[in-house]
Amino acid sequence: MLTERQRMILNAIVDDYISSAEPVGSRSISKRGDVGYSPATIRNEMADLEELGFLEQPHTSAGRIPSHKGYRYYVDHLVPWNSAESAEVGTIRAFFAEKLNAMEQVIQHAAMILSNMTNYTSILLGPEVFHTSLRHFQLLPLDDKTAVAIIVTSTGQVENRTVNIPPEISLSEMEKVVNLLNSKLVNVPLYKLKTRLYSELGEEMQRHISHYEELMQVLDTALESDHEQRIYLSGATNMLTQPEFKDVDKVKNILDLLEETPTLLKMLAPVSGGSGIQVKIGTENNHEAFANCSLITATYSLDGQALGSIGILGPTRMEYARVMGILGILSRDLTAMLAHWYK
Amino acid sequence: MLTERQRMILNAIVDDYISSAEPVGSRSISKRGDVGYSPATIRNEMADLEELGFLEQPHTSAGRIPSHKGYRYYVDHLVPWNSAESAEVGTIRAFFAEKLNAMEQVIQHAAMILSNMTNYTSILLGPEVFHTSLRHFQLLPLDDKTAVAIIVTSTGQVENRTVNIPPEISLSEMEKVVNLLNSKLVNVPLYKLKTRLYSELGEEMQRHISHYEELMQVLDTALESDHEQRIYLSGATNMLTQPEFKDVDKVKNILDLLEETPTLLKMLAPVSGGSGIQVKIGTENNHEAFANCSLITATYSLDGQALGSIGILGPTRMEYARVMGILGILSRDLTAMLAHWYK
DNA sequence: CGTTAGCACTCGACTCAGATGAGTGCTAAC
DNA sequence: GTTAGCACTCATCTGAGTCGAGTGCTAACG
Repeated sequence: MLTERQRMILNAIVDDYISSAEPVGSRSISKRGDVGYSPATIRNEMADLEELGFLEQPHTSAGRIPSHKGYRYYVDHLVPWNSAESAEVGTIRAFFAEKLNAMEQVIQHAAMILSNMTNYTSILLGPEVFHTSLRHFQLLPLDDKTAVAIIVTSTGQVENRTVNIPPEISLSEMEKVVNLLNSKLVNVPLYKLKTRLYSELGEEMQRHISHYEELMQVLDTALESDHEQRIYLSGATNMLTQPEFKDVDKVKNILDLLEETPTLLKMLAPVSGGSGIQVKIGTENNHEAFANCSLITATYSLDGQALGSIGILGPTRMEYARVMGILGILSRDLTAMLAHWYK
Repeated sequence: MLTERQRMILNAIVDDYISSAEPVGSRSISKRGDVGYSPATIRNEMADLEELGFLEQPHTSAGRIPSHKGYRYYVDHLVPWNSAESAEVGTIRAFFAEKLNAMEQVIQHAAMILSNMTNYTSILLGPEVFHTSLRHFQLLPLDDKTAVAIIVTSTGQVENRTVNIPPEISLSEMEKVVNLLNSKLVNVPLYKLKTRLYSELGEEMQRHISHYEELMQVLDTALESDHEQRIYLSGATNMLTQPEFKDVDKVKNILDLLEETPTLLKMLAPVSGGSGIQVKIGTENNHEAFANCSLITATYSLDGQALGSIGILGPTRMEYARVMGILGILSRDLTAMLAHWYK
């Protein structure tokens, strides 16, 4: 356990380092108004903190910088809560005041606002359609071979995909099936669609419909979960403005990773147990490229079900307090908006 | 006009510089097997070429590098045609052999292949729905206030947007109008939809339908051209591997511009008069950030109508021949595929 | 006993001079 | 017209020297 003074010093060092990006020395800490000790005393404490693993020294004659463990302690115990500036709250409120009526627009816009406001990179995970349910299904023939399957979800999102129609299936038959589907499967969660298709409609369809096999295959691909979650990135180049990434090679790996959607999906996957805001520091991200980055994420939800997440990626030397504050507000407001929208 | 020998030397310098990224000296040109002159002779010619504006010298004691004018001449007169490697042709053919059945997938995939193959950044402009026509229109009510308008185009693309329905319009009325729309406006080009809506249906609707004004407004927003062209980027980080962009500040401007969709849209806007492959060198791009970049574009089309374009962005020191070859093949094949698809 | 002043020491960052060498322009000879 | 030779330029590299921020340790102080 750290003493009160050690906590105070650690806090001061992290704060200083976050704003200056330079190793901080005992003297500069001592000179702060709120610290009543001489450099020598600070030095002793710093040596102890280093031994405990909270600080590191780039080289002997430099100041100290926080280690991952130091950041972790800072985030867990020292972050000043409730620190979103009123100006920022205003921007977010203004954002929600605009009436945007497509989910995708909202998310995209939010990503931009976040990256502009924080000067870090924002990574948003679009709403997971997985847990939404079917509102309407439709099959529009394009020509004699293909058709467009359209799925409208309960949240108003529209998914579509092209399917091939075997020649032996007639149009009228197709229509019958679609009607049946709409009458029986509306309000069924998307992820249960396929099983319900077989369990509830299988028998009835087999009776009324010829070419059962071929038809089922068509529906199978039509209902295939194309419902991937989408990643919305904004401000990726903000990474380049960080002094720790002035070396092109380092930043290359990071930006490359940002183009790899599957990896990002995994990283942002909403943790249902999470109490709200999650912070992954450096190696906690389990990815070499992000070893010097921190990822702060929050989720937004509908009916208590986490739908997607919003994240900010920055250097480990990140303004944790500010970003956590902003993310907290945005995720809460986003959730509120969704609740109101689909009341 | 350049002499044959000057053209040969210019060609050699551009080739050398493209592959080495270092200023090329008279000695190294002279040593090439196919050049039968001593360094001194080459030097004289180089001095002439510099005076003519085709070459520049970073400083007195360095070799020469091609100027923008030099690249322009190279592209216009010296590029060895037909230079796509068979291996590359193979990759492209393999790509078209896979059956992808959604336009978006094709474009996205093509972008990735292009950037991987060239190690530059690929920028693809999705098909312009502007010139396609209406295949089907539908309005699906979500709740008592809103509905989703779905437009399926002749190329099988599905556009959707949420609209607000005024309370005074009844469901049955809405349905009538949608049916009318489908019977009268199918096969009308999207960009004519709105005018045709008024000219052909206005009268009839005014007769049959109450709340004409409100209804027209709904249809107006529903048919609003949300049909923006989409930009598909891939390999943006390849820029970072180019030695001329090892400085973070320079590359920052470029990457920032790549996030600005409207500017990219303008740059890639298909030039209908273009004979095929367009090359914009350096300042020809009319954008400061791209002053040291070249953008090579080609278009793909349907029924002779340019639908979208594919572009490769790299440093001015770019493998013009190879990239032009690849783009040529890809655009041709893409056009052929579209023709076959919507025959 | 905790705190502080003093001091020797470390080590990266900066500066400056000299050496290196790739490449040029010019002149004169072939 | 072409080429050999040579003086000249100038970016880059190298190593020595200096600077200064910061440390650890020891001894003195309240």
